Amino acid sequence: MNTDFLRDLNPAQLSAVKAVEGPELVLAGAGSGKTKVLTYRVAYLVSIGVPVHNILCLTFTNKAASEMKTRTEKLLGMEEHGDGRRFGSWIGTFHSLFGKILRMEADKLGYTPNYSIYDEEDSLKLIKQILRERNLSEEVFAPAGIRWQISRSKNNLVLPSQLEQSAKSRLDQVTAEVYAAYEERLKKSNSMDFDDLLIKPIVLFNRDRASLEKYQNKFRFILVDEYQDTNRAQYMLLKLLAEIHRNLCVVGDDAQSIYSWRGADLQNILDFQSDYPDAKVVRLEQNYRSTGKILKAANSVIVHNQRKLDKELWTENHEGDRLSVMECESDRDEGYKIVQRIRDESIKDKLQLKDFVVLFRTNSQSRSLEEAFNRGGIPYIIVGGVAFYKRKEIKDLLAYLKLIVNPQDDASFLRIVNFPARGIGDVTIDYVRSFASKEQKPLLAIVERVDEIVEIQPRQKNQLKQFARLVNKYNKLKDELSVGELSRSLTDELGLIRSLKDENTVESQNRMENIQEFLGGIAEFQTENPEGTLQDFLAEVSLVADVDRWDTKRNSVTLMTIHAAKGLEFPVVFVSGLEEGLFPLGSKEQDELEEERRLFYVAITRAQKKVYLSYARQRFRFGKLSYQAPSRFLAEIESDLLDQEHATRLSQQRTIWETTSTFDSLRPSLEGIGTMAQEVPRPRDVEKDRTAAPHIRIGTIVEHQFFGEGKVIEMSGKGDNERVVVLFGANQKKQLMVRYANLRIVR
DNA sequence: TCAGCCGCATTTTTT
DNA sequence: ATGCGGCTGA
Repeated sequence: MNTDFLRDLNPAQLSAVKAVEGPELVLAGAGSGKTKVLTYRVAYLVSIGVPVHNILCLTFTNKAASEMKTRTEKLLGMEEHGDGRRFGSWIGTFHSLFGKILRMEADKLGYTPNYSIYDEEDSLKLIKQILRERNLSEEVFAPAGIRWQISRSKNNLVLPSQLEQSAKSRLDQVTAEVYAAYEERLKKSNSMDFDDLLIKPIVLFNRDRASLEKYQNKFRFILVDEYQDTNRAQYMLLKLLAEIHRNLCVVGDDAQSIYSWRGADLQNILDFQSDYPDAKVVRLEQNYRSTGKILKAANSVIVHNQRKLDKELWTENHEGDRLSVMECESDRDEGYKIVQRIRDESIKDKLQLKDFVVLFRTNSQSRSLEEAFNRGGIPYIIVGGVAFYKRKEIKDLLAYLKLIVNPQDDASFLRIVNFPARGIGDVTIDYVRSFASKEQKPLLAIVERVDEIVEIQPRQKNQLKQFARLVNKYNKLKDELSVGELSRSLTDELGLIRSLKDENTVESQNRMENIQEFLGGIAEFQTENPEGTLQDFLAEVSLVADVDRWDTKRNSVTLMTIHAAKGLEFPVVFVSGLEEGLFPLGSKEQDELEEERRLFYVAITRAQKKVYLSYARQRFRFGKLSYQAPSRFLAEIESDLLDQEHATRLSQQRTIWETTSTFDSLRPSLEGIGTMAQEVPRPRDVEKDRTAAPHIRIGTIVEHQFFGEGKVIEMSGKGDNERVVVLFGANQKKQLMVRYANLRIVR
């Protein structure tokens, strides 16, 4: 087969691609063509005759996986088949590919292929339940903390019994106990959590030699993206699978390791050479993405870290502009300045809005930024935040589908047994639950025998039976109907759309649209996977991240966390909130600080042409105003690479702010009080202010930036939660949060 | 026994 | 925005 495509590679890239046999470590700096090496390597393997199904290529996000698939196919001159499975490659995320293997080998672990995947919310609820059953207080034994501990234990391959042995405190003991119960319950529900998708294959491979050998022989060539982010379990999996053929090629950048909080172990990449002494090491140090100054800035930051491998990026690109530092009065001012700057730049440099990204350390920072974009009338997309698949209405519908596929799924059962409302409350459910745990049966199975529970009222019994009938009906139908038909018929039968329509509020409208979008998504899945079953669909949606849904085609500014931005690039990057305590966030422990620094490195290296770094002198955090010094990271950048924007414009801008906002002027008075705005006696000058909320009452005519004039017809909530329903025009009703909506009182 | 309403707290990063 | 606890009325 033709290997002409290799001519696109530089010498280092080429040697990385062609070293096909044996272990290989590719240290690929930011923007050095990491994905290119991986895709060319897969294409090269195929072109020299390696069957596609013998190649395993692992990534962390679906987005990365699908990009790799597309690019590989292009290199090989393959048409997209449109059947979703493409050319049968094993390119995918760790979680989805091992989830697939688990489905094929489920019986060997006492599972069935239709197992459910519990997300964090499901796990947390289960843990709370276990605590409640044991009369353990949630105040003393924080469920979230226990969940975190369990997850960490799993990732480190620590069993409940081992955790118990090493327990030092009562909390440790309880954690070990809950961990054991949690595992038991998951198994009984034929369910796995995210961690299990990596742990269970290890269990399988250790227990069943034949399975291990089967996959060792199948995956003769293994490629791993973002190796610096692998955890202990992933490391073990790779070690096991590569044992025979040893054709393990890992690509990564220790400087971009930003997931240690999730169990990723930087030591994996640092130790690769000692794990595989015969490993070929290739360094990709030429950067094709950024300007010289951006790269120098990034380098000057990362040298402050101790734990790192030797490597320095260089580029032939233009030197470019200096990085600009923007000092801002407040978080609000920061948003304003960023919006102004985007407006200026997009006109001046003929850039499109989608060329800009605003990055931040924590999701909570997005609120003040969003506000600024709304005021400035600049379209934006937020990646992250409340993810689509985490929305209540979507999760409810998904729970039905999950229970239909896996009748043992207790978490889904509990979620929907009384949704839509069937008059089944906590008391009834508790009876069902205790009977189920006595009988060691799934909840849905118990419902069929509800007559045996004397305490439950006839009305409730009836409702429960009807619920079970409904689920069972669709369980039988699932093989006859397509995924799309089934979901549509189910939503109809549940009357979801109808009842939301009747509710006729802005919220219900949104929910309805979300459900429609979800159904549309199912239809899309169906087109791409004509043979796809409901089980396949669930496997897919359970493992999507929000970044995966990020649509590059829309012409809007992107707002996202730095974590979400890894692997992406943008012409202009704003890094916001560069303040001590926020970025770097949290404690001063050396390892954690180094991770924050790597995060900053990732942020800067997303940029192709221009970087803006902003910080606010004061910022609202945890309901309080706080003052923070500029981030130490700013000082770590070589000063001649920086362009300190002067505060001259600042004073002018401040006056603009004060005429349009009460919020900022209220803030100083809040300091030290530690209360929310509404509890502070209102200063007299605010009385006159046009955004002052207390003046609004039913019947007030207000003006909104986008919707124009409208009449307040409903009010609810108090203080920060105060909401109004405003009727704009003839029939456009909007529910708005007074705090955010910035309504101007007309009369 | 349940539904609905209110007020309150919550926000580090996510497959 | 969401979930939870507390309260009330049916």
